[in-house]
Amino acid sequence: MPEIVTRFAPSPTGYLHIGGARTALFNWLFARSNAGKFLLRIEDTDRERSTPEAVAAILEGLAWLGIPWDEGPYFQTERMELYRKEAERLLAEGKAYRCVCTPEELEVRREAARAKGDKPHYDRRCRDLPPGEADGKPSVVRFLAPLSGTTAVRDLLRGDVTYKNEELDDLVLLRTDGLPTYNFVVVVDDATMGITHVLRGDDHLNNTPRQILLYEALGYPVPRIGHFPLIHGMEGGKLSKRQDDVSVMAYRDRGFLPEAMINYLVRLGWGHGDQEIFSLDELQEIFRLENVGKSPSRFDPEKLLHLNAHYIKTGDPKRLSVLLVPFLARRRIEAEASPWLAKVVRTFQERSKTLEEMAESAEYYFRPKEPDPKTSEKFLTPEMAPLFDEIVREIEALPEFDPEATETILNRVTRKMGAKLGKIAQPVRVALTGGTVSPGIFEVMDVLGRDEVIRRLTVAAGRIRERSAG
RNA sequence: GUCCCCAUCGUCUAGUCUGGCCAAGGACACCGCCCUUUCACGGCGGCGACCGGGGUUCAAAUCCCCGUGGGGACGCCA
Repeated sequence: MPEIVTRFAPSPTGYLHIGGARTALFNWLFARSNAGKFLLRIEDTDRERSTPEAVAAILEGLAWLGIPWDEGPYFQTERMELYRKEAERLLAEGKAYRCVCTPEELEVRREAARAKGDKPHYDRRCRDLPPGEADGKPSVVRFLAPLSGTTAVRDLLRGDVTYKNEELDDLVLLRTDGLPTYNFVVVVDDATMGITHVLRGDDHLNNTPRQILLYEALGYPVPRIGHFPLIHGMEGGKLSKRQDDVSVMAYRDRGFLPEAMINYLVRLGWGHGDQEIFSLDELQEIFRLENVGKSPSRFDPEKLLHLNAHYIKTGDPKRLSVLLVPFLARRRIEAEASPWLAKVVRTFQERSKTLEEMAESAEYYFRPKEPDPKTSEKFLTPEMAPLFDEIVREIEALPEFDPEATETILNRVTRKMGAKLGKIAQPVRVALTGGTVSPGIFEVMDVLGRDEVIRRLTVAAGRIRERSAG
């Protein structure tokens, strides 16, 4: 069986977005699950819009997601000679012709056709130009497409889709400046790079019959082709930059884990029974093209968030602590990964949905936080001062400062008051964290350490006295 | 407008190919209860869908047709 080769071929005109990332993922998974190869090609024939920054952003995005490519990246701008030769071959064989219509003229004719309710096609008027007529004039090279008959796309996901050739266009192969266009280079590249399976978004389905015609004209075998349903925004319709958050890297910057993004993406249009959680390793085993659906799906950030919470909850604290550092730095907290920071992480794994959120919640571990007046008034009441004193004394006397020991102390104090633990735990929480929400109070003490707990409790007791005196 | 694709809970989906196991299963979100030192986590329960109409069949979410709805493509962009 010949080896399977797939590819991801983004155009570097912006960041890696959700849709592109999923196309890359599916291509990679399909290759991997079939012991094939996955290659990366940068479609940068549009010199106006392609930027090196965008190339870097795409590579970075794939790297972050953990999708490696086996070959490339290839750049189309480095293969111009090949495209020019192929175009000339078609010209020489009479399968292409020169067209001297200007973009402005075409635009006018398109509008006229649209106004009449026709499909705005090129009218092929330069097909019959006398030989030599185009010499010396600015011209493009157009494909001489058949006017009759049909072309069938044998789509891997959708079955056969048949187009009337008269619906198709004489598409431009080479622009006036000699640079090739997408539909042409994609065919030349996929053919010459030995791509066996072209898997891309549904928005390309209508291009496919033209490309098949090109394969045939060029004498290349037509690869297997399949089109994935598109990913829509929450409002339906194409993902939009304004309405939806579509940049993959923006999610990293907001504290999302790549495994959450992968897991979310793979479930958009693909399913495996009732299973919801998938690792990259597992996906490489079980991914099947047959399980990819046909209908478009909506991008739902809520579910992504849920998945992220899951991976934070189950993630390795040591690794998470490394990832947390930049988020702390952004809040002007200089921390470095350490067993202690891993301990901090552990106290938040079940409560944070993102690393960003975790960094925010963790602030009081690094610098004491003042409770707001209302909270202070409610929980740091005068009768708490002596209680805090007592707790401090007991903590000081502790041979071993650990959660069990501090729990014993608080329970004892509570019992003496004849109250419930909450009665004293909340004020202690406010004294320690400046707020009423935190991980378990004994965990918090454990992270803070004996000295800091004593310090904060003493400060709080002092404040209470100051206030009731003044 | 023309061509093309698609159609199961609000959302992601299982089931559709190979009709009966489906008075349609799971997940997110939402609501309630339980657990509980707060917040979460977790557990239990609830709400909630086969777009409509014809046909085929003993039997249709599943097959066929027609509507309707949604989406995509119609560039010297990719």
